[in-house]
Amino acid sequence: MTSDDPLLVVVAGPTAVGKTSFAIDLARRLSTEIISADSRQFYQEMKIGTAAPTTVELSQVKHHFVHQLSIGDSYNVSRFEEEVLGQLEKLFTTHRVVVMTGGSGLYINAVCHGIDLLPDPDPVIREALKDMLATSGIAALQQELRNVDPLYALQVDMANPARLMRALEVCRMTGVPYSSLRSNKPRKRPFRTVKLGLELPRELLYRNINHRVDAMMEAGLFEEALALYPNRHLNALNTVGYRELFDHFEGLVSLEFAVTKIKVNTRRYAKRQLTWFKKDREYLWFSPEDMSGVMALPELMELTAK
RNA sequence: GGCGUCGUAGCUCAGCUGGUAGAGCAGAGGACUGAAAAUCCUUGUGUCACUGGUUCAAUUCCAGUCGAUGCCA
Repeated sequence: MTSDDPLLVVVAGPTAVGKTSFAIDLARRLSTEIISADSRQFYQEMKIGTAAPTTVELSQVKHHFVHQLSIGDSYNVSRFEEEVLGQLEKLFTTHRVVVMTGGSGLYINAVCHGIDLLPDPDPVIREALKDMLATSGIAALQQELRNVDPLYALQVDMANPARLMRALEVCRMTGVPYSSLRSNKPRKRPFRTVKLGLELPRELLYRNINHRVDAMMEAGLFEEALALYPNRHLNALNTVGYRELFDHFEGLVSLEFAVTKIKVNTRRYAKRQLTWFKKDREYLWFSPEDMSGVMALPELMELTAK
């Protein structure tokens, strides 16, 4: 990698830390565009509850991968990786730097380092495994995994049905152990990467989250969720901010309780994001206020100097 | 003012007839390869309101003080 190679600046961090406005500010300073790496802002029907960039924000900087899907579309990390790499190739013909921002750590990793080539889920097999879990319990999944992929059985969290089902699904589809297809080797990318993590004191972050949820309700989250309620079983809608309201529509909980629950679950989501990003030692951490600190990074100084 | 009830973890509360305390929620930490805003794992010491008394021993019994609350006036 040389400084002639184009640069991807990743702006990550927990939800409600201020990634959107920071990334827009940064992209404008660098005269470039934004790739969104947010697995829920992909869906055009989910605007308020995902805190997607507003129309004003979208008009300030060209965004990619925002609202490009409909909730019924099936999508996954692998497709995201492929499509973003394609988009970056185009953008790098006219830009020396591109900003990617979002809170979906797995998706960011897929773009930066790649993921192994594994089969997409087969709906029939996945259904069969769900049935198996429902009727025979997790022990049955664990047993099958020990038989077909003893190596992975030792590595995986055996208490996590989602992990077990995915592994078994791949084993059944390919006929070989899931673990034999996992290399976890980083791919070479034709660009350099700088990873920025935005961070706020926990207390402040949680205050932001609570306020933002209230703001979402004022902005019409209730109505947005109600309109999507008939589609509540879609994966896209298995999302904080929507499923709590669905519980309310079902008559299970009061509206007040649902809103409180959204706040709690959003805080937990933020915590999980922090755990994910903190583990990756490549991240450089900044306050969302500290744009000058970010602009002083050598990789960015060099871009703006010319 | 009188009578009663209550005062235990950030919150809601359990603690039978005395042996220094435990649940849910919140919170904290972690995992993570096509569901990832998903999915899963781990994690509960606090002057038991305060001050005295009884007792080998008091969160638990007794008295008083303070606070909360209900009914009566």
